[in-house]
Amino acid sequence: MRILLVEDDTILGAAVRDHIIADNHSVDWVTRLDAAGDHLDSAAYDLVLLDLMLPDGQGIAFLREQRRRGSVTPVIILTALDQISDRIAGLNAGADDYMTKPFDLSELSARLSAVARRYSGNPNPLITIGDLQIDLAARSVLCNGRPVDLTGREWALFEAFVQHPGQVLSKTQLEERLYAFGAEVESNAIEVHVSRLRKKLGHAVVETVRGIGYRLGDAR
Amino acid sequence: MRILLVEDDTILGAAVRDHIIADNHSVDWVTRLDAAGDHLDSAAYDLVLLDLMLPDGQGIAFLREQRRRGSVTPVIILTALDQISDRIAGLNAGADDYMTKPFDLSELSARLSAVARRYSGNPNPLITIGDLQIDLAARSVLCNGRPVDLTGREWALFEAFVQHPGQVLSKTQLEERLYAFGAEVESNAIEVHVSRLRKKLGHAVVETVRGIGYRLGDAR
DNA sequence: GCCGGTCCGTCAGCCGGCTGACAGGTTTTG
DNA sequence: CAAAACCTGTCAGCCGGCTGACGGACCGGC
Repeated sequence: MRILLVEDDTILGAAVRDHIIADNHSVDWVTRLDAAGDHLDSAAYDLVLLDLMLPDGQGIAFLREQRRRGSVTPVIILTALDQISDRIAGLNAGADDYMTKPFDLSELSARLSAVARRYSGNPNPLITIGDLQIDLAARSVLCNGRPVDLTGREWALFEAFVQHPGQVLSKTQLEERLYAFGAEVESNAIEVHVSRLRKKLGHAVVETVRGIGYRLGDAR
Repeated sequence: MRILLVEDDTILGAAVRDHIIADNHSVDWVTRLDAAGDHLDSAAYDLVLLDLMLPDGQGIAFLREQRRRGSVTPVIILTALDQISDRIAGLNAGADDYMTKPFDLSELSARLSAVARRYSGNPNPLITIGDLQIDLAARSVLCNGRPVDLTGREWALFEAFVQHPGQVLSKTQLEERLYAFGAEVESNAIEVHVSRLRKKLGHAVVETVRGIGYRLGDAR
């Protein structure tokens, strides 16, 4: 199992890292949230061990943002003994489990195994947005329970929005996503594809931000 | 003090209502969230006592929605003894305090007094949205800490958005808000006023929903 | 009473967005 | 292999939105 450890305390971090390796998992250890974000963007992890107090921000806010962006990687948060409200807040933000420092490393092993068992069968659950149920792995989408076929370009455009919920994506960014590097369309092809997505999935699937770009519609 | 009691248990509800009256407060008692919403829309309460399990929904979701809409009325949530996570969730959703059932009615009196004292000096605190700090009572707004003067019409338009955060308001709704009953402007006056608001408060203060209307910009 | 300033409704030109239709290329089917 | 179907880029007409400018009404100061 590939684990990302986000912990700024060097003594605890080294001990956890060594234990995880001794348990025959692979582990990357970072001490800041920005590095954690980079790692999660560029590699697939099976689990994240996430401290809550990091030098460059709050673990809970980071976790919430990851969940908001659609990440379903299991997360165990590491809390201090008396941070009960942090613990609840962490679970509410999308953590799958928590461990209270200081903890026995054998308990860590047990927890890692438990999370691996729980999630091994379902790494990419459905994403639900309004009337849409989206399966990014199967590249399928249901609208009000009915499957809707999207063409290759339509799917690529839709996937760009679903993977960046809340973000406004400019036409240029979308062009870079849909076309090969350097290819330049010289028309309003993006607008036309947005129109086609709307026709298939409902008008609210994509919101226009005039003069800036588009973003995924939300359920409000 | 005017109190809205939202409690579906008739025995507890009657006891609390009677006690509040004996304490020389006025109280309205409802048993469902939809009635609570109606009451909060049409009358000004100093406090809400809110149960969490109601027949037509979750008190916490209701509270969150009230806070999202800008309501700052103090709320005490009523939780069952073992619902610790509900308690934390309720506080996170914007509750000011909580009481655990069963509770002594004299403790209720003490809590009501405490909340009244805490809020009596500041019934309408600043609302912060992005770079804006808004005081609806003083009819003033700061943009990045600097006061911005709005004319009467501009303020009325802005207030409409601030009091309906998240909602799309159509031009017709905004016209009804700004002009006397039956008065009909025959131009794009609303658009022009939106443009003027943007000029004073920043372009993101109002989002356009093409063909439908406008809504308050949020900080994203 | 007059003048200057402010507010606000109106207008019009410009702009960005939307989408139907078309055509060329590709893929699928018979 | 040919025809049909599909995909996708392009185009253009239409539409809604934006905003600068203007002028009338109102208000405050002199």
